[in-house]
Amino acid sequence: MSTNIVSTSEYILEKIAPIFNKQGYIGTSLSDLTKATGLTKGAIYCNFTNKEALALKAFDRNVSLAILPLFKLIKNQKSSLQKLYSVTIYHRTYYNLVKEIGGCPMLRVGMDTKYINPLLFNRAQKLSLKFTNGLIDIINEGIDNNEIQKNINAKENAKLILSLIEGSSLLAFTHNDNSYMLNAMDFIDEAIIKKIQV
Amino acid sequence: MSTNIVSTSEYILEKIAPIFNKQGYIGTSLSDLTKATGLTKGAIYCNFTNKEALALKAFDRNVSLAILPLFKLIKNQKSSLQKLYSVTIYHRTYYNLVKEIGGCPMLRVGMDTKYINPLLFNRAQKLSLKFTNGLIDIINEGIDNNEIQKNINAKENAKLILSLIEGSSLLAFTHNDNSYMLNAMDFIDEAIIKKIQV
DNA sequence: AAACACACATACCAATCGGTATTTTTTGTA
DNA sequence: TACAAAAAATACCGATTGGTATGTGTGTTT
Repeated sequence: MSTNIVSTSEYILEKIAPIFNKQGYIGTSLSDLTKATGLTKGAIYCNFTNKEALALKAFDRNVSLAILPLFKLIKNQKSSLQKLYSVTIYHRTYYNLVKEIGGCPMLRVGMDTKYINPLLFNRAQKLSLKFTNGLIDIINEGIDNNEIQKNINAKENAKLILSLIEGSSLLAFTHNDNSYMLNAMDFIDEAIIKKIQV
Repeated sequence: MSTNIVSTSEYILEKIAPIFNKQGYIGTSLSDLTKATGLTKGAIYCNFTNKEALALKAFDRNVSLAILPLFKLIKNQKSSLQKLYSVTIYHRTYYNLVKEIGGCPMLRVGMDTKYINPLLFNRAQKLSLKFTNGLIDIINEGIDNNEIQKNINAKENAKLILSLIEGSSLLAFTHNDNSYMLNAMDFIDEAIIKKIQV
């Protein structure tokens, strides 16, 4: 009925990725997973080595849904300013995009695993860094292309944009209210992107 | 040697509050707590009814350390602008303040408990709302006192300030780098407080 | 059609979970 | 110093945890 199941592994991930994202690593038990998939532990451990491997793949899947489309969208933009604006455009629909999986996976794993699972936490760290560095590159390119003012600090502005995205995402899901994100995206447009352009 | 122990309950909370804040509700086990306190389960359950009650009190304690001092600091300020600036001043030392407990308790519980513990999540929600409403009141007072421009939307700006605080706090603890917060506080000063004043 | 390999189910494992009942120790008081 | 009451330690409970070893059925190969 729904998506054509390529493999059992894919089917399992499809069912359990949202659970890991909602309940966290320790908060998700094997019995949660067997219940959600309708499969037994035997089937799950036949396709994945252990719970950690499962959680890592689930994280990848959630990131593929929530964040990778943005990276692709950015690549399709020509100018640096268009790339920056595509970030805020993307995040105006972000709340609805990740609502089904319970919120932003980077935020979830970054908070959830720091003192609990180094491997997962490292993934979140790397993703966060990739995001920041991507923004830094865009701004620096903009400076080179004479789209953005020469005195602008790329790193500072990149950090601010990501802080606003993650902070408003947290509050949106704390209060089930997308306006936090819409609000923040308008502000990024007005107080950051517009201010740093030439 | 350290603080004079008022009661066993206080002693227990002192030891376990940071653990709950680092590892989350489900991620913290009774054995973690007996290990940290040097007490047995009998002693702990003699002072608290169950794990949930313990986690609630631990949250209160963490909030008392991390956030209540700000509310008091704000009350001591006379003008609305001084109150707003005291928010950014406070958060420039926030990273070091909450480092020992592993980060912002509002952020932790807001992320950790939504799909796991309604009582704890409700506490985080209420605190977040109290924070936002406090900021809204300050801005509206500022408008009435002719310190802040009349056309300013208090709610929008309050949400932005909180988003920047929480988002930069997340990133600071994701990368063990306080500059995210310092950066964000400078930005709140320049791009929000300075812009909305008359 | 016999043999095999694979996918999944069943059954089981020690360890740990949160919680409780009971016993022991400590403390305050007469 | 005797005694009662509170506090903490011990010992135990059923349930669940992540994980594994063993069955079992099914489709493929020769």
